Amino acid sequence: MDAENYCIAGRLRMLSRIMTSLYNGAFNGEEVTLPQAGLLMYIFAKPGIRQVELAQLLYIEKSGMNRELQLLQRNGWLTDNLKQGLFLTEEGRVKAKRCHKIWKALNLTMREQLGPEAVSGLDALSGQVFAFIAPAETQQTTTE
Amino acid sequence: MDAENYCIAGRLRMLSRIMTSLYNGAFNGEEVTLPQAGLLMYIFAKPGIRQVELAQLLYIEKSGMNRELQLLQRNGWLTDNLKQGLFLTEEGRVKAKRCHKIWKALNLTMREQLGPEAVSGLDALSGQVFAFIAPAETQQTTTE
DNA sequence: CAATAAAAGTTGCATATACAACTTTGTCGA
DNA sequence: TCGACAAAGTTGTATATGCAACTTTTATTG
Repeated sequence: MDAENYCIAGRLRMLSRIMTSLYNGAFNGEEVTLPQAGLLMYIFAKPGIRQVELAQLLYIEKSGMNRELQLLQRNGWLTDNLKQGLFLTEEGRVKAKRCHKIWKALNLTMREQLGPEAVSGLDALSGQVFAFIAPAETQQTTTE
Repeated sequence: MDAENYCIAGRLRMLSRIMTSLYNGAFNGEEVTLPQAGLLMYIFAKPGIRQVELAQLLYIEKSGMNRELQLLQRNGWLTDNLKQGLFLTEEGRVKAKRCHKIWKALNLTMREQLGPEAVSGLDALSGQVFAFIAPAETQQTTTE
């Protein structure tokens, strides 16, 4: 049947849209989006990290990463100089903590809702995709 | 370990970026992107389908769908009136067929590369996500 | 049929990305 | 130290989306 042959990329895009929408909803009160919250939490965990490293970790093109960071900066969450490593402002650290609280609860709930089979399915898929695009590199262990 | 608690939405976004990039590369020669090719193939299979139906099927907001369709129209692949159902031009049908050929081969290759475990993992995840967001509706069987 | 309400389609505005090209910074060897 | 090359960062331009608001169509119903 055709249902067995759905588009892998298309399906991932669809699931990405759906889940992004759910997570974004949870961050509404904080006036941040999921991608923004993710970056805040990441920089909180690794202050001083460089743009290029963050971009590689998340498989985002460096120019897109740069623009995301400029956005965080405009919101007052990142310090001035983006070239010398990324650092949160005090406001940014507060925001990151609040986001982490929301994220942690939601992500746990989501794992429970989806169930272990779906989650391990995502694990298996992730592993294979990472192995496919970077056969030699070490395993992916990012937070986002 | 923290690796066990990665963000579900973030991971899906990452995989979506990665796979989109791979598929887009395959469509380079046709001067279309994966999302565009997907719409062309879908309309090819269901001529006359309405914007709103396509949007619901793919979980894309209707305004975004409208703009994607206008883009296809500008490229000469869709007929004039988007309000009376969507129809490909002759050029559009040719393009859709060429895209389908490319897509079919790539998608099959990708399924083989990722392996049955990863693919059934994606199936399991998809099923749970669809069940979560639309508990009562029938099963998802889209092509994208 | 006319008035409205509901559904579909569009547009304004904003974010999230990608690719290419350009600029700045950093490194290394002569 | 200087110049060349590499790496990182930035900007131009375009697509893919989302939300809200507005317009046009379509349906309902008195």
